[in-house]
Amino acid sequence: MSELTTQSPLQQELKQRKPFRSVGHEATVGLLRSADVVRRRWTEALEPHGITAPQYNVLRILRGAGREGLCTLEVAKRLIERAPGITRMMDRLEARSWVRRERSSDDRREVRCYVTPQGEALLARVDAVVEEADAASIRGLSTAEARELIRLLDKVRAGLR
Amino acid sequence: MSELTTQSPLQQELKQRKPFRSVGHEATVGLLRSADVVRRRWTEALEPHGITAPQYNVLRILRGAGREGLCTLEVAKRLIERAPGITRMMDRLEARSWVRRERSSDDRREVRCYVTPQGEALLARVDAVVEEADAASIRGLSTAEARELIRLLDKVRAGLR
DNA sequence: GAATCTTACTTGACATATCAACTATCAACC
DNA sequence: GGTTGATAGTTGATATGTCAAGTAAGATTC
Repeated sequence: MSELTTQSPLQQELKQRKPFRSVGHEATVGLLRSADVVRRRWTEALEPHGITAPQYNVLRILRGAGREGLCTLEVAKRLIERAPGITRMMDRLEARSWVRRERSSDDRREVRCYVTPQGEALLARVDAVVEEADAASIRGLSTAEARELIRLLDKVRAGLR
Repeated sequence: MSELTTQSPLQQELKQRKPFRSVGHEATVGLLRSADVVRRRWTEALEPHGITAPQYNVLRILRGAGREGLCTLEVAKRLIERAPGITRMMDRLEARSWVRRERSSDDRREVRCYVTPQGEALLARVDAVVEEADAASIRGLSTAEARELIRLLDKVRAGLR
């Protein structure tokens, strides 16, 4: 069987008869599908704890910010998210008592957000399952390959900025 | 500056003070962020044509299926999507006359879906802009690096099956 | 110091994804 | 040939993400 007629693994997954039209296209589709699979892992790991993956990300960002908290849009930026979504997500996190918000006194346009002790307790409970999900995500790769993947992904983002 | 104290590019993007807790975690976060950036490219490219990225994916899958069409759940599988979402997406695609559906006569549980000529005309118009977006997504990489990325992403998915 | 610009949200509308529960149909069994 | 189980799809509720448009407050300009 010549290499020219061998289907790529991704082509088989998609049951495509035709080869990918370009390397860029195959890389893009592979990236989107791999991210979906990894996201799903996270979702499954978090689901029993009653928190979604984006919510977990927000809490972790706020924990990282510590005592000073962060204003809403700063959280959105670190999530690659637009502003409208973050406001409503904070509403839900606040309703669940994982986050506390208050209008900043320095600049009254800003709303500063903080993790509550309950939020921190939740994070402490779920950190381990997320770490397991992360380990599972790269279990097909050697450590060297995982580092190479990280490097290539960095280059993709650098090229798009 | 010693290598031990250098922040990774991703750490800088996220303005994280602490290093990633594991290679798996950095790879996972990098994957999710890169996919977001790439998805955004696609969205921007398609937006002027009045079609969303998931809708474009459905149309391409149906075009690939040709004259025989595909039943609804088969499309969902190739999208990594759950069934409930696909029904409503098909509703919208049909409302826009890009897709035609009919109850299968072989198995009356199935609904077969086909691209319409209008759908094909739309695809013909947008294929080029998607190809540009794909090329942009990997412009930070050499061809060899892009192929390596494809290989590593395949291994990630293989490890999670 | 009033008008204008910019920033930081906030709200409304819609597309997409998820799960759970329901309907319709086919297939297998006795 | 009627029950039983599996499959295909739909519907409803909720979470998230998108854009567009609005509000409120700080910054700049004249």
